[in-house]
Amino acid sequence: MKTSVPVPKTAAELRQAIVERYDSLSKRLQLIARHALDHPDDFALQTLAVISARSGAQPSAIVRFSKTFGFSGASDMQRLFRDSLVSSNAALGYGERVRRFGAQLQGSRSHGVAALLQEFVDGSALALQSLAQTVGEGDLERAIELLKAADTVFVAGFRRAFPVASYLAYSLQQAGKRTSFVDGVAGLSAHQVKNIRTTDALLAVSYRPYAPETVQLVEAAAAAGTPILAISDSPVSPIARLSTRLLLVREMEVRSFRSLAASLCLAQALAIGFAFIQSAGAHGSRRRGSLK
Amino acid sequence: MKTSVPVPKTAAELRQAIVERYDSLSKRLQLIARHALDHPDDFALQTLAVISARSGAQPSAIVRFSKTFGFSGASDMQRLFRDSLVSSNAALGYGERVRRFGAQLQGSRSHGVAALLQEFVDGSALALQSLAQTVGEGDLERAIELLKAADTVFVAGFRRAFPVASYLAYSLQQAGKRTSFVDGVAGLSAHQVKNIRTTDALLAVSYRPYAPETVQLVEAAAAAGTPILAISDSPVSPIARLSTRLLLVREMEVRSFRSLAASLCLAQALAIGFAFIQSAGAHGSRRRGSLK
DNA sequence: TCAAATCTGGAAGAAATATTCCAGACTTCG
DNA sequence: CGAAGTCTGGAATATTTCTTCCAGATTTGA
Repeated sequence: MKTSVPVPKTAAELRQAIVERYDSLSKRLQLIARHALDHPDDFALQTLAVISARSGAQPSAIVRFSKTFGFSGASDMQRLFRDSLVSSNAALGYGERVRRFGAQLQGSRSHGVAALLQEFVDGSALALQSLAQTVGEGDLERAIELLKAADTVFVAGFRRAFPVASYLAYSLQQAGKRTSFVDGVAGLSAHQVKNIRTTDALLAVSYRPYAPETVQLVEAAAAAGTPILAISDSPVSPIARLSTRLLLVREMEVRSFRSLAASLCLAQALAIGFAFIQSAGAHGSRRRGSLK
Repeated sequence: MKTSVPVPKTAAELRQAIVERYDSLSKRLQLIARHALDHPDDFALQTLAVISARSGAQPSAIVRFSKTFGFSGASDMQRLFRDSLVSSNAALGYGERVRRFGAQLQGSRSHGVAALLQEFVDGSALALQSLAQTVGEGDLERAIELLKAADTVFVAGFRRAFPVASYLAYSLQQAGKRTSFVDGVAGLSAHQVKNIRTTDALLAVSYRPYAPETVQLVEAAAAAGTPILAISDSPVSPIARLSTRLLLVREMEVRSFRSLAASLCLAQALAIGFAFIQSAGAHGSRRRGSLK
């Protein structure tokens, strides 16, 4: 090919390259360039035939266009557009990088432990971004309402979900809610919710692979007609399906380990949101620092 | 096909249909359903072969899945996912979210609870960023060495630090480390470390205002000559000054509440870094999923 | 326990999509 | 005006990707 310029590595780079070289392009190629800039979505996920029809250029012209910018073919260029579509949806463009982490599973500690930390930071940041999108406007509010209506909130979560559950139990307690933490000490988790009533609520946290204890608790509560607020990773998880309200957290996988940052973040928002609403309803001012 | 239910016309409809019919699906089809719900991006724009690899089902199974929901084939279903990808992206807009970040920095709670979540997301993300800078290259490695050298690791942390401590205890245990979680049940925390030896190690997590139990434990361990790994928020905190190794976490304050995301993230990096090094030293291959 | 029904994975075939090629049209410049 | 160089569109080809099919495995029910 005529060009020896570096192949764009990101959608942003490609955009810039298109703008810069726009003038030097031939008529048809300019047409395509315009379309690429104006309708990146088309470019990202339509077939060549469709793009061709919409832009008024031939498929072959699109391939030529791609090659002009150093790609091996049109498919190659489309990948870039697609990546940007996903990553802009999820976060800052880290998307692809994080995904590759999974791909290079076996790369292991060649880059040292510090790199591992960085990976977790990236993964967690990504999960946080998606959290804001996943949890809709009213979801959190309704979840808080459920807690507010309960006489006593039973909080359960084991294994990986235990930290989240323990934080929630602690925070809600601090916020002045009658809270019972089902910590499963001495294997008594079943006993601890034995006397749960329909006026109470169960706050269950569980991620795949779902701890059987939690599932059982949820099933028992559901059977008893107790409202259930679930924090889980899939709408079809055993506990989500039985829940009254569901807060969905999609954690990122880093080297096949899921992060927890987003879950904790959500838990905080839940607990502190509860505290605010609670106190706002009771009296205008309240102690802010109580949960510190 | 067996189904005469109306074909989903939007991604939302499809999601709902998947959730509703999840139970009646076969095992493989449930696997795919789960993947569709959890990784819609993959489904939207990856090729069947890729989705197949990531979800663990065969391409043909994906086609079957699609037909179960009334589509003529997998491509037909993918179109729906793609459409939603575009529209959700367009609805948000690139700069829109970024603009909101700044706008609501100081925004009071007039924007409701959803804004609160966003604040926590932002705060946590910031904390994560600074984490990568605060924790230096060798810090994590040396911390891991300390754990590795210990016969038994005692993990302690109360109040706000409890979730972090419990996660660490759980993960290290999973990684094959002899771990004792000082959970303070029945106020016995002092007893639980009574027999700690110099060949053990104490992993203490504490943030201001430092829980007296933790401080006491650290003081006792220090007096006994036991190596101490501290996770704390200041180099001059009571537990940091007595520690052998220190991992510093600066959490962001959101509305006078400190986030926990960075701490959890660090804890994960520590635990999983330990797992990697441990297993790398012991034997070449190991079970990766043990901590999932 | 066995038989019927259903589900699964792989391979062969079908369809779609992308790429190459080239004759003819267009532009540029002497 | 004419030749050299470049660009274009469409058809032929190559490749990727999807779908169908079916024998064997698994599950279900009696």
